[in-house]
Parts: sequence; structure tokens; C-alpha cells
Amino acid sequence: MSAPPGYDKYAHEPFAVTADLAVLTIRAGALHVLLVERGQEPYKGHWALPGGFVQPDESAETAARRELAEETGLSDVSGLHLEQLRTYSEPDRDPRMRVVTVAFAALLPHPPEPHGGSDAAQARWMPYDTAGPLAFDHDRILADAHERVGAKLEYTCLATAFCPPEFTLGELRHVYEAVWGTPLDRPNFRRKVLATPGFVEPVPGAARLTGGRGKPAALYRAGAATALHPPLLRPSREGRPA
Amino acid sequence: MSAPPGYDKYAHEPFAVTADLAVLTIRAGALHVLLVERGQEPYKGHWALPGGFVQPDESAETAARRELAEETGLSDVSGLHLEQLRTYSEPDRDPRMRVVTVAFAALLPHPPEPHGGSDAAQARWMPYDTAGPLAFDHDRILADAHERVGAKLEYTCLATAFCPPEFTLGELRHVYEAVWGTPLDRPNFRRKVLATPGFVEPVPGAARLTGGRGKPAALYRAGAATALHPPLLRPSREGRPA
DNA sequence: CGACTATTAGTCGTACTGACCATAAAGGGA
DNA sequence: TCCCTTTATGGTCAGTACGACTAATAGTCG
Repeated sequence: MSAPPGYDKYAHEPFAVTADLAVLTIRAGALHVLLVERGQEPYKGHWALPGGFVQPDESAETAARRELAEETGLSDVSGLHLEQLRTYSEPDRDPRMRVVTVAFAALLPHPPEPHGGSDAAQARWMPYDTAGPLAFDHDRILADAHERVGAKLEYTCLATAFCPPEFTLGELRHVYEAVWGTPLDRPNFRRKVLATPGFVEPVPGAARLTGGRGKPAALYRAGAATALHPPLLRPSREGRPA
Repeated sequence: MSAPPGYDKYAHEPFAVTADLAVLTIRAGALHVLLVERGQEPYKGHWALPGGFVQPDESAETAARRELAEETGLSDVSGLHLEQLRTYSEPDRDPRMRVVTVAFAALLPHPPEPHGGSDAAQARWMPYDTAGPLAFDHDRILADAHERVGAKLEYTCLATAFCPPEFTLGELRHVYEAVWGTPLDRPNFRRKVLATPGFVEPVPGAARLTGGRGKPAALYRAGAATALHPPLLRPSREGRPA
């Protein structure tokens, strides 16, 4: 069969395009994800990732950031890290109509505790491990988000996006441990982070945070670097995948 | 402004969804990309990435593979590596209508030389460096494809997707050099590849390829591994990005 | 005060890497 | 034919990174 390469010779059908979000954060040392409860069929009563239709005058990124502001109730989401994951376009993924979804991962440093959804729909933070079966193919989207974030922690400075503006190395390490699900050696982690120029920089005021037990830790800010060289590899990858 | 979290309360507009391809291969030691010449406005006469509309009964991946078969003239593209890059959805990226494009990168081992587009539209392999200004935002898509493939060479076995079923370590090294644009040390590259279990395995028949000048090289096949541990990092990244 | 916790500072041996050098095996040109 | 170039293959060597581990420090909690 021959096919013309120009756009215009193809027939094309309209698609609905949505932007869905895997909003991730660290709460009580564990990775959490923001979920909303569906109020209508299909999957009524099931939990799902927040999202919505892309409007005619906005890109998928713009729509995702708008959804993020609406769902979290945060007034300023411009500084938050938003990362496009991939696009899900299987024809039968929504039983009502043909929906193409551009998925994003968002990283929140300090989540709004009750997190105000201003409407009636229920929304809540759920621990990643207990985020049960979700509506549509959102389980797979969430798993892809987890995998992507875990991989980017290895070779980028993304971990600071989970932290407040000033943080301790312990908090930063908790980010890695929560996302990777593996405890890390404290001294080695510290040596690695401090040996990477531009990853973190000490807060000059010699400020120290005295939150809980133990010796107070020095405070750091995110540095100017965006990539890690050499990377900070996950320890779990002993055997090569079959 | 309040916004309901369910899909159905949103108004939505139809979008056209296309799948565009950055088809990459190695020709004469240099990275090449498959381009088509546009026959209609806009950008008439300009070169562009091949692509086309996603049909109602197919996913973006299916559409991309169909386009790949049509544009290259290959009868079997099922074994080729196809990788979703990201989705481009800026409202004004196509002047005619609202088009959302899911971009893919395809890796070809041995490109069909004249490569048969069976229709009138011109298509050709172009060296990556001289792939001039392309139509629409295809320059950016192509750059994203290059960056993604270059990055995945570091920590996956993707390089073998550019090679024929049996290849020499020199050919494999040429893949890295062509994509990264950097010469690599021959003995070190050999040591690294052979030290990674499952990356390549020698062809048992003790076959040796005597193509051009120099000592004949041993033949290898792609192994079972998909990831590289530890990664094979690019040498160019001395200074950290600003 | 003593137990506990977390940070911070080191040590040590192994593994990996980059920069080399050297040899073998082919082809091309004088 | 002899020499030179080209490519593959084998090896050394030092600097670095990393994992495992020990220990000191400085706070809170009971």
C-alpha cells in the first residue's frame, strides 16, 4: 500500500487530549501520590490520577500546570518541577471516547496538608505502595512516573525538587531512600553529595536546624548544577536484568 | 476558580494527533536522519520529519510503526527499535489547525539505500549535522531525538540496534562515535564492552570479517542484556553544565 | 546523668576508568 | 618486495570512585 507523506492527504479523526498528573511528594519518610476519587462512571468510586482536558489555547504543559494548581490549591506552582513522562494513546483506554493522555510527573517539596480541592470531589495523599488499583491505565502511568523519577535521581539534581528551599543532608537522603525504597549509607551519601560541585551549597549563616533528636544538621541549598557527574547509582542493581 | 476533577464536566475541543518519526541510522560513519520534502504549504519545499495522522483504531506507537514501514519501504519493521520521545502540543505549532504530535525515534541497522517512497514525494537520508532548518518544530524534535539516543547509549544496550545481526566491535564503536561525535579509545572501549555480561556475545563459528583495511575483526551478536552496569559514560562531560 | 539518635569525620580495600604502550594481521603504494 | 598505514587485540599503570566500616561529636528524651 502506498501512502502519501504530506499531512493533508490523510483523513483524520478528532481526539480528546488530556493532561494527567502523578503528583509526588515525601510525607513521613515515604513516597506519596495525590489521588482523586472519581464521581462518575466509568470507574465511579475508584481512585485516579488528577487531570483534565487540554484547552484549545494551551499546551499540554500549560494544562498540566493549571491542573496542578487546581488540585493542590497552591497559588504559585511556577517553581515546581514538572516533567513530561510519555503519552498514552491506546484506542480503548477510555471506554467513552478516544482519549489521548499526556502524562506528567510533578514533584512537591512540602505538600499542603489537607490540600484544598475546592469542590466536592475527594482528593488525598496516598502512600505509593498502597495506591491500590487505579482507574483506567493510571496504575501504569503511576509506575512509569515512579520509574522515571527514580532513574532521574541517579544522574540529575532532581532530588532537591522534593526538598524545601533549605534542607539538611538527612532530608535529601530521605528523598533517595523513599523513592528507591532502599536505605543508603549515611557517610557515603554525604561524601558523594558534597563531592559533586554545584549539587548543594551550605547556607552561609551557619544556621542549623534543630527539629528532632540527634545532632543538629547543617543546612544546605540547591546548587546551580542540574546534572550529576558521576551519577549516584542505585545500590539495588546487582544482577543485570535478564 | 474552581474546577471539577472528573473528565466529563470539562468542555473539550477536538485535536488532530500525529505521530512523527526521527529515523536515525549510521551511514559512512556519520549519523543520518530520514527526511521528506513537503509538497504543500505550509513549509512547501522544506524538509521535514516523516509522519502522519494517527488513525481512530490505532495507538500512536502503531501509527509510528506503520509510517516507518511506509517511509522506508521495509517490509518488516517489527524488530526495529522504536522509542517514544515526547509529545509536542504548543497551540501554534501548525498554522493550519491544532495538531498534537507524539514524536518517536527509530533506529535502523542498515538503511535501504535508495529507500523506496513509492509516491512522488521526495525522501532522502541527510547527515545529521547538515539537516538544515526543518519545517514546523521538527528541528527541536530531531535535537531531542539525538539527545535521547545519545543518553540511552550510556546506560543501555541500544547501540546494537544500529548494527546488523552480526557486527564487529569496531562497528559498534563507530555507533557511539557517530552519535556522540567523539572518538573513543579503541582498547578501552573493547575492554568495557566485553566486561559487561550480556552486552555482546561472540559468534561461535570463529567467523571473521575481512571488509577493508587492517586486521580482520571477530564477529559478535547482541547479547541478552538490555541495561549497562556500570554505564558507559560520554567522555565530553568534563565541566558540569552551567 | 545516661541512653539514644543523628550528624560528621575518617580509613581501607576493591573496582573502574582513562591514558598509555605494544603486537598482530591485513592492504596499498613505491 | 619492502615499507607504511590501518585496524584489531592484548596489556600496564596510576588516579579516582565506591562500598563497608569505625569512631567522634552534639544534641534530645527519660
